[in-house]
Amino acid sequence: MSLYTAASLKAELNDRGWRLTPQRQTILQVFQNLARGKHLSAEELHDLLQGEGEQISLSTIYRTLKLMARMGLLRELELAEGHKHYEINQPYPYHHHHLLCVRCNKTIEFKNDTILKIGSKQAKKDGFHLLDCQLTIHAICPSCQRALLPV
Amino acid sequence: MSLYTAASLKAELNDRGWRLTPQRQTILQVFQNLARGKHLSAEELHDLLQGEGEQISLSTIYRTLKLMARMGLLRELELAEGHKHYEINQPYPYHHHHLLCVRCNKTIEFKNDTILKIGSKQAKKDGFHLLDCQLTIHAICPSCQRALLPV
DNA sequence: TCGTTATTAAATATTATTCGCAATAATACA
DNA sequence: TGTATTATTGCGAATAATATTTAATAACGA
Repeated sequence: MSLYTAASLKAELNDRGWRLTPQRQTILQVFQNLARGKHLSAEELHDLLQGEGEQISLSTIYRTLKLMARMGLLRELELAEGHKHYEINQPYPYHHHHLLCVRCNKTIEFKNDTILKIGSKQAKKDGFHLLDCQLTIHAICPSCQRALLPV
Repeated sequence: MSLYTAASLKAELNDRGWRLTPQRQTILQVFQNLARGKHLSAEELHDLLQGEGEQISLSTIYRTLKLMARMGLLRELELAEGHKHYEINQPYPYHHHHLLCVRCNKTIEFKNDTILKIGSKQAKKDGFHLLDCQLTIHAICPSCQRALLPV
């Protein structure tokens, strides 16, 4: 279940001249232990860590999230107005996508193996190194449809 | 090519108790006349309009972009850090997706009819009313791969 | 073990986007 | 066709997410 051990994370960082810090290790661990379908914003991660007695500054959290997204360890999701959410980037059998209500932000996760295949093929065709591949469906959920257009 | 006339835009707005204003008409027209593969941020749209002698306030631009995205007329794209881009939301034969380099933001547009089918099916299954369906591939382009990891 | 330098915390800066408000102008309706 | 209603605009100010600067610290390579 846990894809990255401290050692393999360290290896991947050091390869690029970067360092393994306790902060980075802790943050990745939080995401690895997160229940399926859960994702966190920077602020939420910060609060969660504080609740566990871990004191990691918000700047470090922002830097780490960005770094890990660019390494392909985390996925950056756009599930709400105004801020990003992150989740662990799992490969094939766990890989999934999101159906999102643009009014109430209700989010439904779904799987479809074809999409990842299409994405990999397209990236390869253009010589890109794939990091993440996400289908986001913007839509209006049943209850917001009934709620007579308050936007 | 041009999906919405002034009349059909007015009808769609009035249906919901909203109004057709010159500003809204102008903004939709800009997007309808935009070359394929082009998309604009709020700021870019503002500049473009000023260049044409149109004076529409930035607040109105933000409000209009959001409104039209929620109506399904525009697509909200996340193609660069820090701000959103918008493009006209075209149906089937023009519908496309994006392959994005997370380092230099190079963007490649590609088509794949399967994706829209998958998205429509999933939305229908959950009773959602589909607005937009976009596959975004986050990756590293060939030249950034060669550029030895400056992030 | 030591020097180098990436990383951190904290405070501060930045900037995209939103909001409050008074003035204006689209619609609905008489 | 004129009038009342109220959605929309423009402006300026406010907000909030994220980035940056700096000095201190601590990983890493040798």
